Amino acid sequence: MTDGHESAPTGVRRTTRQRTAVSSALAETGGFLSARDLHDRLAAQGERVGIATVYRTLASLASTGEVDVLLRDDGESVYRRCSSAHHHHLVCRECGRTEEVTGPTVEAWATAEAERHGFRDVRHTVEITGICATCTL
Amino acid sequence: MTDGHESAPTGVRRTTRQRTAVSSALAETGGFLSARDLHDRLAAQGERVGIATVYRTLASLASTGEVDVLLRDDGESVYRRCSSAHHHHLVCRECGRTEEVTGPTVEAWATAEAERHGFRDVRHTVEITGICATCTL
DNA sequence: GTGAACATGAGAATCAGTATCAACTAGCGC
DNA sequence: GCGCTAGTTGATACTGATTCTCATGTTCAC
Repeated sequence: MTDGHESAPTGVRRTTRQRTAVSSALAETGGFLSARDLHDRLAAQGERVGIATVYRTLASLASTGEVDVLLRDDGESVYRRCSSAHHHHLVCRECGRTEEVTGPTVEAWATAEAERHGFRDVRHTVEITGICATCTL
Repeated sequence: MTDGHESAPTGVRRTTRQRTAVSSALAETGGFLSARDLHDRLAAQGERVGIATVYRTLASLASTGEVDVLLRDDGESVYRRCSSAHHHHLVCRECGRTEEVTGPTVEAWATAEAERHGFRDVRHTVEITGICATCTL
C-alpha cells in the first residue's frame, strides 16, 4: 500500500478510448450499474475494455464526484452518473428505479446529533428503499 | 436455489453449544465484530465453532433482530448485539467506537419523501460517521 | 430410548475487487 | 511526422468474504 506500480501519477489524466467508453456507457444508462454490468454492456457493444480498467475508471470517476457509488445490500458496489450536489437516493427494491432526494432536514439532524456526541468531520449516508408506484400495480 | 439441503426448516430453532457460544461472545463485546473476528475470538476461548456456523448463526440472529448488521465500506459485514428498537449508528472512522442514535425527524422525513414519490413499504438506513472526541485529541 | 428433523464443519466453490507487470499509447517537445 | 516517457491497459493471479456441499453429529418431541 506504500508505493505500488500504478501509483505516483503526476496529476495528468489522459483521455483514452476505454475511459471514454466507460463514461458514455454510464451516461447512456440512467440507473445504477455494477462494474460487471458495465463491463458486459461494453462487451456487447463491441468495446473491449478489461474489467480491471472498468474498476479503475469507476474509482477515478467516483473520486472526482462524476459518478455516485452505492454499496448494495449484497456488498456489490453500483455506480451512476450523478449530479455532484450532495443528495440521497430513493431506490425501488423491485425494479431498481432510483430517485434523487435532498433533505436539509436530515443534513441538519445528522450534524447536530454527531456534535452532541462530540464527533467531528461528520459524513453521512442515507438510503431509502421501497416499492415504487409502478411496481405496486 | 429452489430447494437446497439446509432449507425447509419447519420453524424449530434448536439450542446448541455453538449458537450459545456465538451469542454470548457477541454479548460480551460491546462493539461491532465481523464474522472472522468472532470466529477468532471463539477459537481463542477454546470454543471450536466452524466459520460456516458462525455465519449461519449470525444470519439467523440478524433475521430475528437480535443482532444488528452493518455493511462496512470495505464490503465486510459487522455484527453487534443490539437493542431491537429501530435506531441508527454514529461510528468513529478512527477507532470504530459506535453510538446509537434515534431520529424521529429522519424517520418522518424518509417516509414523507418516499410517499411523495409514490413509494410504498419504505425502509431506510442512515449511517453517520465522524471522528469521535477521543480520537480528535 | 428412538428417530427424524435440524445443525455442524471441513473444505470446495463463488464472487467482487485488487495487485502484478509487460506491452501499449496519449500527448508533449521538437 | 518522430521520438520519448509517464500514464494506461489488460490478462491473469490473487485475496478475502461469504456461501454451498454433504457426510456426520445433536437435539428434542414422543
